[in-house]
Amino acid sequence: MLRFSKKADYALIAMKHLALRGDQAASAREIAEQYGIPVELMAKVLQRLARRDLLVSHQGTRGGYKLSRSPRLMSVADVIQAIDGPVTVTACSTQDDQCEQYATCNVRDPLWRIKERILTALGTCTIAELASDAPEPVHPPGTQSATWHPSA
Amino acid sequence: MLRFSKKADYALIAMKHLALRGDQAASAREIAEQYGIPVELMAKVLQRLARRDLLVSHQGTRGGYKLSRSPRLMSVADVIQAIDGPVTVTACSTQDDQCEQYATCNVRDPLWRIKERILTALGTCTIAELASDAPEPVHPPGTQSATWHPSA
DNA sequence: TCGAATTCCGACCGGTATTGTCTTATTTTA
DNA sequence: TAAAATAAGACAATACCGGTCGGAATTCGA
Ligand code: SF4
Ligand code: SF4
Repeated sequence: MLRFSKKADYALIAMKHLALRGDQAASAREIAEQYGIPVELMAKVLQRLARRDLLVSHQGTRGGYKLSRSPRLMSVADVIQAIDGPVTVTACSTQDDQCEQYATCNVRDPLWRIKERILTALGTCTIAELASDAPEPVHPPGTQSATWHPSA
Repeated sequence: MLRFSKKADYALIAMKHLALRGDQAASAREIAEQYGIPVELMAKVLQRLARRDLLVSHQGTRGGYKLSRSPRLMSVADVIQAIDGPVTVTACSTQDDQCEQYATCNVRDPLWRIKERILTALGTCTIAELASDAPEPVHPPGTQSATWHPSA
């Protein structure tokens, strides 16, 4: 049905929150309570983002999470993939998950191309854009914004 | 994880098959066996497509399914939505499935915008394009191909 | 130095959606 | 009339996902 996972949703919420907060760290509990998200789950999501180097964490009292770099340099594609793994529109998009019809399938390539399109759509939307709820600033032709990796 | 459902996959395979076959009808069994898809399941998928007027069916011996219109006038978005219902990237995309964080969520609008982008990506890829495995013909700017409904 | 706050990690469970199977009825043609 | 096909719905198996729990390590402040 082509949905984001709830965790990805939470991740984006947190990322936006942290982007708006600037350099001040925020704890998992704080974010969770602010948006009505189960604390443990939010923590796990943040951990995942930290391990993928989208966030930096600081343990101990008064610890918390901060963005690892400017929100202009992170796309929602980065966040999604950090949480849910690589975007795979079809089962055959990844090597390890082989589908029964692989041999006879006639839509593999076109569908793979569609996946690419979706990925660029996700890749050209930065966290900064998310934070300042701006509908993408004119989008100069030929310019790829932020960290979108065509080889990913 | 942003995946198509298996049924949607099957539907696209069938649509392409029927597009290539032109005006000659094909039975569910025939398609199913050719691609190694469970017959009953394929049948159900085709029925769904028929009810959504993407296919026309003919009962009885030597019956089967044909495309209801030119493959140039059908997009993969049409097929996906016929099978899996409206594309909802987030739980809040539809009225009936209200999410817990709706009140406090800070990424509703940006995410809705992303959904739109994905939808156009899906809408601008026709079944004809799928059939002739062509990587979209230059894509003249400002032109929307086929049946893409911005209000859907 | 001690204790509280916090990140970190993995394992587990229950509900829900998806996939696939089965059965039966109906329609059409040979 | 018999065979082939659509049509429709019930049902089981299973995969996935959201959420929970428990425990360990780390840092800071009193
Ligand atoms: S091989 Fe074909 S049927 Fe299997 S996952 Fe890929 S696109 Fe879908
Ligand atoms: S309201 Fe926010 S958290 Fe809930 S589904 Fe929509 S985007 Fe996701």
